[in-house]
Amino acid sequence: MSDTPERLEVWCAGEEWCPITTTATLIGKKWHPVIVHRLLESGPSGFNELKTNVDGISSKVLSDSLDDLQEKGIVERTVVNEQPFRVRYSLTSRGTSLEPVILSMAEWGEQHLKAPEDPDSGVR
Amino acid sequence: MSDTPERLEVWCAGEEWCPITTTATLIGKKWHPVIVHRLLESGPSGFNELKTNVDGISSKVLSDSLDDLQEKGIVERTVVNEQPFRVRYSLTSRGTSLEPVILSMAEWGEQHLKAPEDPDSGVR
DNA sequence: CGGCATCCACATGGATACTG
DNA sequence: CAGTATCCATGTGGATGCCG
Repeated sequence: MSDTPERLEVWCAGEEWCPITTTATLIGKKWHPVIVHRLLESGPSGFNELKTNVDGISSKVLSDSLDDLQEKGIVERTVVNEQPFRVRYSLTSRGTSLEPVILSMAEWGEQHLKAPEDPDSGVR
Repeated sequence: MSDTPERLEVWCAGEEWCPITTTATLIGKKWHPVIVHRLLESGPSGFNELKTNVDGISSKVLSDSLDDLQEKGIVERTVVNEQPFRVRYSLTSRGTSLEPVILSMAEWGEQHLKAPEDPDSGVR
């Protein structure tokens, strides 16, 4: 319910409304899809947990990306008051709804870049 | 057959192989998904035809994007020798295989940004 | 643990003009 | 028709260091 922090603006290139460009604006960044994928897989995660799971990302870029994903209502940040305190990043329902998109991206990547020995795989 | 101009390098963020980042590198640019979508919809298209269908893109950016997509084996450029000459951009088989990804992006965009009156649509 | 501050390099995109 | 040539503004990502 308290999902989308603000209303989503309709991002689009030209004047006409374009669902693809909209989606691309949301997840068409280098790290966004991977981050969402990890959150789908592992569920709510801490910052450093995420940093470990997203191989190769720096603290700053992870931080920037999470900020962006929060602005867009994909990711939610929760502070757990314990000693020491913890932070949980999780997907909003909008974020969870991206699962089919992320999975199709994963599937495509697997089918077309795996199996280096397969002449038809795209990577030989 | 003569589809993939060169072998695909395995783009990935860290050291481990990651299908999502790979896919994101291919189509995770502002205009790439739309261009591929238009080629899926309209079939082989000329430059200005594409420029018209991709609302808001400039010549330079379309040109750059098409170059990039060709490098990655997604798009193919064919010169038709007529008077005057024409150029056809079309999808390679690898490009065509992206259809599920593009369609899931389109579907997500439609479901989550359309229907401003629907409280559950993401845009209220 | 969970970041932010800085600084910097390069990529991406846009406007305008011009060409074969 | 199908681009290319500039120039410029902004975006995106990376390295390093510091902080509560």
